[in-house]
Amino acid sequence: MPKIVDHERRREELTRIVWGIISRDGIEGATVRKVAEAAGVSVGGLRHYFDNQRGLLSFAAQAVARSVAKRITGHLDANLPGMQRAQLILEELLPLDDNRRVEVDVWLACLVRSHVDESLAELRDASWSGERHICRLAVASCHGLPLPDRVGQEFADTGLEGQATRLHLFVDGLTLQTTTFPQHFTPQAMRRIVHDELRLIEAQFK
Amino acid sequence: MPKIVDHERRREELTRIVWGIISRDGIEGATVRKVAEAAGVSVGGLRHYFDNQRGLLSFAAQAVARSVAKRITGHLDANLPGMQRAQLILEELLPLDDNRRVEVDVWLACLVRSHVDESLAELRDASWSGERHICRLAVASCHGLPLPDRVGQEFADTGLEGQATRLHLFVDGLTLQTTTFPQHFTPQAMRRIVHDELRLIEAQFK
DNA sequence: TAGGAAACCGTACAGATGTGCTGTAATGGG
DNA sequence: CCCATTACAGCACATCTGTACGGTTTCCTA
Repeated sequence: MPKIVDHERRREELTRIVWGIISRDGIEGATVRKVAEAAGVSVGGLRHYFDNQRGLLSFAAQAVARSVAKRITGHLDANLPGMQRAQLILEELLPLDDNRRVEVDVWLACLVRSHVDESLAELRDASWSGERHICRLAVASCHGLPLPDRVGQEFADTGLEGQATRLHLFVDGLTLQTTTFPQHFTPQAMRRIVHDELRLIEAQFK
Repeated sequence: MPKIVDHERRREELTRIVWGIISRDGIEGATVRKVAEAAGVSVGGLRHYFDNQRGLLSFAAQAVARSVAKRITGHLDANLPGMQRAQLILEELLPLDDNRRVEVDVWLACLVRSHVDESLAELRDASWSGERHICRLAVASCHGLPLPDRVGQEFADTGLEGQATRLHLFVDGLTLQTTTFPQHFTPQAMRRIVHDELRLIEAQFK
């Protein structure tokens, strides 16, 4: 048997490196050579973990989705007051610290690239459904309603569903602006904006 | 004297071609060779109008801002009811037809590239101020208030300024989602979403 | 009509990029 | 101890990229 390497674990490590490069140099800077150099391996060495560059980017994007989903399920398992849970859930989508900022950078870069790279299309659609689900969770939490338990499950009430749709649009705009203009938004300001929006949703309970 | 060519006009023509390529192939597809081929000129020919590729992209992005601004001042000059004017102003930022869709594609591509390309930073900030101004115009129109006449001029009333900030975030999210997931949004749906949002702003008049 | 300036062409060059292929070191079970 | 299997290195190759530069055509003006 050969040298023992945890394949999946190594892929995750390499993915972190890819994230850093995309965040700093954009997705066009994430060349196989730069990734290999940053990881301290050769270009050939990368091929043992990723078939090609598109596979590398695709995996990096999937890893963002997994990372966000993991944190959010953590908040769902915790027993929190509805408004606080909604707040924490939405905050996981925003660049509130360095970790989340990097993830948002990767998310946005891959989202835009998916406009012209079909290998990211499936992931893009999954990301949209996942975000919409998160927004429904937040809306339900706001109102103290039972949480939808599967992705894609709409509210029976069209008013609630409309609130989720609106929140989804708002959060995407907030994410885009806060990554693009970080100097305009302190973490406190981001949290305040989310909080105000949740209060608005709560007040519009029908 | 040489062959007569309207320099500025030719730059605008070439810019349209750049827009089309960015919209179809992404900003990474907008190479000098592709642009030259699409324009029916040689790579050397391009250099008479653009010093380098960054100048080309920068001009293309500026042209989007000019195009949007031109249409919006058109709506301001027309004498329209407040709500209708607000609606039309905001609609100019959305991919409601092929022309606007291309412009939005270019806007988003350049916005994301500005994260790593400092030659687009100034334009990015100007775009942000311009959008914020447009949102203030829309909010003022909603309430039948006098329009702010210069970019950067905040409302004295913090409630109104907050509405403009919120609208700005919302519109950015709507723009991002509608370009990324065009199949989810018919033009009517986009207009409806804007309309509902304006009604909400109108109702929150303080 | 001659000339000069602008518009444009085509090529060259250096560098970067994705990917394929071959070689090599290491490791742990038989 | 042996050696198959895995991890990785490193180079080759074709392609694409931005840019520089010299040459050529075109057409208005003096």
